[in-house]
Amino acid sequence: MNELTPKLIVVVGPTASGKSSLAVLLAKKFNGEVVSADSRQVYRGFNLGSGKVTKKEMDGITHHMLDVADPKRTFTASHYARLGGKVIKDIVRRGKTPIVCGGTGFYIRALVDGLVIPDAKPNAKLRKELEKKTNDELFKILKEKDPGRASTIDSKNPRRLIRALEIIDALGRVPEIKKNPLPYPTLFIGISKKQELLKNLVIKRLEKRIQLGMLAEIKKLHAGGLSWKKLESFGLEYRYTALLLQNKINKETFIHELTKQILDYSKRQITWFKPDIRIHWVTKSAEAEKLARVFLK
RNA sequence: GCGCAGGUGACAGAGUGGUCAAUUGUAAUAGACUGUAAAUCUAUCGCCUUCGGGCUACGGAGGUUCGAAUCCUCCCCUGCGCA
Repeated sequence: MNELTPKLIVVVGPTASGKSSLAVLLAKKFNGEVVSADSRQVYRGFNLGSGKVTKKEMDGITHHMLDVADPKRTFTASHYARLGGKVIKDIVRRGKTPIVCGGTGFYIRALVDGLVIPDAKPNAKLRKELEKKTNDELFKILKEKDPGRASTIDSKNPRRLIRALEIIDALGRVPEIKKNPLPYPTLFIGISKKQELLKNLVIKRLEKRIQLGMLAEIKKLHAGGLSWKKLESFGLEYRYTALLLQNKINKETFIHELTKQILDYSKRQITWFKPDIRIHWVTKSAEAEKLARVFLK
């Protein structure tokens, strides 16, 4: 459809807002393929728990970046960007429109904006060592080794401090932020939902997934070798289901807490996307379709 | 009706004469984000403010004191025990 000038569409929005079905709709209308941008749906076996689209919902549209990783291994934004970049090139080469769709803002930034993530691999040994230190100690070391990074970092976030020191350990200092964005005109569409409505959607969707066997799915993951601790670290559905299956919480707490946490997560997603002025916020799929039509012309 | 225990900010729950608009947790609201990002972390959270401070507050009313959420008196309410 657009062989001469490849273009890219990005669909974002909070969880349960209907991103997946919008992406499928746009893909059908405009000869596209969907590239998921979700930090949990990349894992094999993470289906109901991650809200992954089903084969049926895909409705014949090719989806990428699902089931590309083993949950037993660490998968990161860096891996995502590398794989996703290749996928998009390939879609474009075949004359189709890539539609990036997902709720993980950091992954989208890494992929679409080409955030250059410092080439320093996670160093488990160093991390373990540094985890013993207090924030103040970590910050002090960072200040000595790289005052530049120290001036911009969140001095109270141990995870960030440790990563910065890890980068310094490998590269000498933390490089300035660089971006190599994908070289295509890009349309950003955001799905906007009123908070009350989103809450209802989240509740209904959770109910449905439990009915469809979400608990059994996660039980199976554990039986397949994923520790409870590891499952808990994936957050939300995985964390709370793991707690439930271990009898650490009861069913009532499970539903109540999980619903609340999912809604909190959706707020964080909105916080992430809100400042991005490139995003066109829509409330109906027809608006999105119209935007896409004009954009692709 | 008598005895005992207690009434604190949205809730739970500290505080027992000054450093208390009041520890802490939860909830709420906003925000950050350089290889864990569904993660991790931050701020605000009585009212007003020219950000110096001002005002109203710990069931109610009085009182003691330079000073009270904290002590005293009476009243109201709640829980437990005995009638």
